[in-house]
Amino acid sequence: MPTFIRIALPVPLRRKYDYALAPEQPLPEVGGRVRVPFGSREMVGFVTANDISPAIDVNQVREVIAVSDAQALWPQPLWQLLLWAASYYHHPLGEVLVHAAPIAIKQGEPPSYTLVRRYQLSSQGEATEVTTLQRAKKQQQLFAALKRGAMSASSFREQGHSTAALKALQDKGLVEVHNCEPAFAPWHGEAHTQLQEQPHALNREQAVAVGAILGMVNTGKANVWLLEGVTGSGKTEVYLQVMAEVLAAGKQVLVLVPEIGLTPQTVARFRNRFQVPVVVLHSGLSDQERLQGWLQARDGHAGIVLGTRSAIFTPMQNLGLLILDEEHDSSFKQQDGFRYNARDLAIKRAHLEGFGVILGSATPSLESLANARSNRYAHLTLGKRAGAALPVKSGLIDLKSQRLHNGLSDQLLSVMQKHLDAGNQVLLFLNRRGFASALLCHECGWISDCHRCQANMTVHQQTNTLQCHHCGAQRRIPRQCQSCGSTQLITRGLGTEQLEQAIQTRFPNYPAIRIDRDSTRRKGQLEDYLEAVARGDYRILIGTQMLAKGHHFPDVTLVSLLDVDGALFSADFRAAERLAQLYVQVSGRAGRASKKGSVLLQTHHPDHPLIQELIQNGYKDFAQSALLEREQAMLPPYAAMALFRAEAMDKLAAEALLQVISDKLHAALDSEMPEVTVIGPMPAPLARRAGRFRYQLLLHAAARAPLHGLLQQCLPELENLAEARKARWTLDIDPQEFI
DNA sequence: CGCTCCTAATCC
DNA sequence: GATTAGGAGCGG
Repeated sequence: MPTFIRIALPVPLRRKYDYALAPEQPLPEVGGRVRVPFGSREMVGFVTANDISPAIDVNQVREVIAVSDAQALWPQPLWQLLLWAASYYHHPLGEVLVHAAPIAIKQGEPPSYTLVRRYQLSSQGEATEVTTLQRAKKQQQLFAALKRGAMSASSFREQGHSTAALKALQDKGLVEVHNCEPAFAPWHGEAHTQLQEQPHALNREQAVAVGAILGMVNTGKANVWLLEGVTGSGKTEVYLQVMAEVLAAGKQVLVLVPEIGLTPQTVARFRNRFQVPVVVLHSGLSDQERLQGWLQARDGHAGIVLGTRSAIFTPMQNLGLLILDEEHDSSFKQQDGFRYNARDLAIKRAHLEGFGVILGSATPSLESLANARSNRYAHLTLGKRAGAALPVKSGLIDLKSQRLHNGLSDQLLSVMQKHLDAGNQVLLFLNRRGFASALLCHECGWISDCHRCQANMTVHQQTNTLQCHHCGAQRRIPRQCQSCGSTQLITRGLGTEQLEQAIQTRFPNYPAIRIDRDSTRRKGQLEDYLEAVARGDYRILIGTQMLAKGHHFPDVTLVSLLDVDGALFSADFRAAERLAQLYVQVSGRAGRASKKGSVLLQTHHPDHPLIQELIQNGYKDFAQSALLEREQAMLPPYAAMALFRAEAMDKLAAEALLQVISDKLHAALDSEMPEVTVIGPMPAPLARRAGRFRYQLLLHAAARAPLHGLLQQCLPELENLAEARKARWTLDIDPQEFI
């Protein structure tokens, strides 16, 4: 009787498949890979159980083609995390595992280091005296060096040896070349004491934070600290000083940053501060580079691993601390396929592996603040701007009583004039690229809508096109109305292109620059613009979301958010939270010690309670009010949610699919979990995208357990619905965006 | 009759 | 998701 194993395959099926091992094949560990026949093709699967008795008729079981790894790819606690993630996010395990592994793993090759050349003496060379090479100086030099020990190709180059000499020694049979695994120098102990950048002196708040964390960080417990620090308060210095201690104890540190936060400057900061190997994992790497970094992290050769969302799955031999910076950032949530949240997985991983986590942000998410309140996280605050930068002054402009000139109120224009005349820079923030959000006919009311989406096409004057920002469709701007033939076409909704034109007309003496996805398409263009802004080449900056993060503009003294009303009455209950975070971030871009910055919000609803709270009392108080509101409305973090989405070319098919899912859920509900509510199906906020109709079905519950219980019970059935052939459904646990 | 295109079924 | 088997539809 052969041995049988159970495997998960990277297919959208939650089922496991059983295979037989051939007699000569080794028994792979759980977490190893095997190559198997699957239908008519060949796939690499992951072993989830070995030595089982097959769940189907033994005659139907096929044989494993090859065992790729006899050993598990992941250390035990990380494997546990991956299993947990698959069940929590109700996502097929096989897909979770390929997502968590470097892509090179998918091919089924054993993960291995790129071999490096090593030169060493042959046995004949060992027996030969250095003096015998008296007449060839270069050869003698190299030979003497090799007598002291084998040499890598890189140190051969560094020491400036001659390749001709090497060739000669090889020909004489004295030296051999081998390809071997790279040798990694141990980095703990003394290795990180000589720093290029010295630790900075801490202010009292920073010292308190560092002290609090250091007291507990090396205990091997899953402590979580929420480090709330306003922009410029020196969060990074706190990270670095805690990291120093953890590294000194011989443990590794994993640092996760938002997608756009992983700049060369960030990496340089860590490299200058610590003499330990830093591995950087980001989307720009080749499969091989990614695999090499993954191996160095796994085997403990890397002291620091720095990466974005998916780096949460990096195996680390001896992880002592995880830092997740800008924890509120939405890029920690994967928005398609395996929709996990790296921040939440970080906490789970900490509990499985026993290490500390620092969640850092100037504007913590309401989820994390709620956890801090209930004492699941320790809350540390840095309220003072380091380097004595002044806090900004905030104000509201009530648009109701104002004339608008291309989205700019009289009041804003006159304030801008003052700041510009005083020699300072002004930043205008508008989250809508293009010239105008729509083109419409003044005579018949026709609107430039996308043929494939339920959305208007944006007018882009620069390229003379109408563009759909949802599906990428483009066409020329028509001269006549497509419906009635009128030439009376007008635009609606201000975009950054139009704003730039208006600004140049109104402030002809102050050069303006627009920074958005359209104006920075070329590689390096953003950096060029930012440098020009820093030099003072431009006085007025116009930008979208892109300008909100990361870059500091010390000579900007006035920042204005031109249109915040959309966020106040959005269908998305998180819109206000995101606006508040944006507001704080944008405020942080401005000012320096000698120049006080101002922030002005233009709104038609200056009395909106959340706006008032934010402007008058700041983010902390805003968050308190928002949390109270969420609690009363039974919304996250005081409730659990899951969202089914369905898409189909046929509108009825998408709706019908969700209706069946809804019925099945209700049927399971009646008796067992009355506290779960099923809402919908309803059209998604963008009801049609790229030709597909979109519907959604929301699950709401006071607690996670019944919601997950219900899903667990119903999902197997939902996998083979007849209705799912004409439409495709996906499930999003703890959805962040409802669009 | 044989070709393409679409849909349904299956994957240990 | 990917592959395949088989039926409908249609021109030669």
